[in-house]
Amino acid sequence: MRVSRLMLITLRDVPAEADIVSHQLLLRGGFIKRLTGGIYAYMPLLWKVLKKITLIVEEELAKKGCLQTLLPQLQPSEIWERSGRWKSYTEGEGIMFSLKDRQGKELGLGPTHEEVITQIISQTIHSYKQLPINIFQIQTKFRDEIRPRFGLMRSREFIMKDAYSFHANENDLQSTYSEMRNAYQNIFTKCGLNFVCVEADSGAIGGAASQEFMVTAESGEDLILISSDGKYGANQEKAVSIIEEGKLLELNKPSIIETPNQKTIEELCHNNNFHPSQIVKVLAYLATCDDNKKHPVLVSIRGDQEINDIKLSNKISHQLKQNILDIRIISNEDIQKQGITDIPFGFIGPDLSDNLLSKAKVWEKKFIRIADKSVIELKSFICGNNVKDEHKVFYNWHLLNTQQLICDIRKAKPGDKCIHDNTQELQECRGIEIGHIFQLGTKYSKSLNATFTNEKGLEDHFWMGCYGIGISRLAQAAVEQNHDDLGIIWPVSIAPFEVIIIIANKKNNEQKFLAEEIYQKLIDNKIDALLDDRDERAGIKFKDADLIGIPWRIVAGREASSGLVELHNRKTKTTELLDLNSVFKKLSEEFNTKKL
RNA sequence: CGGGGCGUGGCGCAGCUUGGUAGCGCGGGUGCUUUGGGAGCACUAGGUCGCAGGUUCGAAUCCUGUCGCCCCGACCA
Repeated sequence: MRVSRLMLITLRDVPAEADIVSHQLLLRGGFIKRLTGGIYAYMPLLWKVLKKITLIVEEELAKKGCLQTLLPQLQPSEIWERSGRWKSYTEGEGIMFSLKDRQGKELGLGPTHEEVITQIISQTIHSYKQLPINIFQIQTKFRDEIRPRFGLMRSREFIMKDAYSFHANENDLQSTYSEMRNAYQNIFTKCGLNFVCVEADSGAIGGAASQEFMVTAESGEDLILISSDGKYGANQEKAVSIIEEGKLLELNKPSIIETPNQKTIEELCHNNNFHPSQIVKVLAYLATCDDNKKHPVLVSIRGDQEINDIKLSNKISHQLKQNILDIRIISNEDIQKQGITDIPFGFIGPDLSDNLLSKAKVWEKKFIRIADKSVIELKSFICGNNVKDEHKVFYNWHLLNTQQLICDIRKAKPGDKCIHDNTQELQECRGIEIGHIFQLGTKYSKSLNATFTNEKGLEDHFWMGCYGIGISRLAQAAVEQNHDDLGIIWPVSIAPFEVIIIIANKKNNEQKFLAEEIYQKLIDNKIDALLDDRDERAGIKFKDADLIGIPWRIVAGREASSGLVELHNRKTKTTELLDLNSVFKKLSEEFNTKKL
């Protein structure tokens, strides 16, 4: 390709719409153009990048025996109603664009394809002998994001690779799951990215095991915790750790003390010489379910620890067998609206009476009581006395006499010891989620009643997995991770072009002929080369080449008359003055091609 | 949706407080000079000042409404 025909329009100024560097560089380099909020055109340069990523993905998935397909984007509401997701995906905070056709029939614009693929497979596959199936597609997905941002990072229309696997049993699912994890590692490595694979919360999609692939970058939206030896990594939403030792409270005669206006852990400790780890902190939450019921929840955790709302929400959801739409701390305003007046915030104990809820207008009238593991082990502790300005001291669980759901709802923090090895500490970093793999289990096959005949001749539900890669997001994540002051530094494997040849001065025929010769030879040998043949000053060409991030640059310039050109590496910024044979030799080594 | 900010040639911005009919830099075009890190000079084209009402002799500027965009939060590949 010649730059004169490339439609290369670069911007000198940073467009005001972008504030992270990858977004700015993609706009400045003419890779993307915004049509409206969260909707971008992929310009020719970026399309080449996306195709290269796509090819790597297709190649690696083919190695694992995956089939490629293309599924409809317009999906009938019926299948979403059957899986129970239509309402939650289209109403309120829903992310699915939906519409009605002229017959009044409701359709959704696919944000994901579990329903479609499950229906198709269940209509097609009837016997365990035809399993497993692992099928994927690469195409545009639509999500009505509440707040699109950061260019391609969170857009409303984006390119995604989504794969779905179907199995006769859980073991087979697990083995495909780990094959896919391996494929993902190969894909992201080939794309030249620094990434980590971390344990993840499976969120709205549901299911058992789930892992995310994160490109590490300061601007990442996710907080991840990684052990120093690299053996453990998790999204903070999911992370577990060994709790630091607390300061034991001696066993003593239980009593009640006056704690006037000491509502916070800090005030309580300061005034009475306690340590936060000796206190059982109790927080009141309100959980709103799919069926619109609102459950008050009392959560107990050690005073020096924090609650992980995701873990909490999952636990409540599991307990009630309901999706939790929202969970938040109960405010004074909330209880007033319910007509409840006597919850002594700041002095609540785990044994706060359900009677307080008797006047509630719409809330359920019984607390769900959840206690983190951190407080259950305490033999003697301090907690609120459920009366304003009073706390219990030297109490224990036996004395409180309450039933608690015991589980891990504690937020893991950087510096915590790791569960796999207590000499390792968790470290914090930020990441951009570019891939996510799930073991869905039988969630969708059951709700959509997708079955096959098993070895015993009985109807059985498929075991399913699903595996996503954000293709367009990956491209931008690569920029976020690979750039400098001058512009993008594409990893060679996904660069829009591998080599750019610059004619320093187009009016100089020696330079021009030499550059043309090199260009011809490179493209003849299947090296993706770009020739900057514009009638521009050399400086402009250098700036543009740096900005759009082509990994190798050849300049036919001053030394052209001696048959010498410069070979420059964008990443290392090293430049060598070489004759043509040496250039071809070096590049053929770099690109692993024998032909040159 | 809640909180904050912004809409003025393709891009970045000034003008608005104190109304008088739009300006700067970059970019585009033409010519000459220049030619290894976003050149210089000259000429030139290009704007419903987001949109709709209102106030006024007169509105980019004041008022009301509305639409859009960006940032912080809930959502996620």
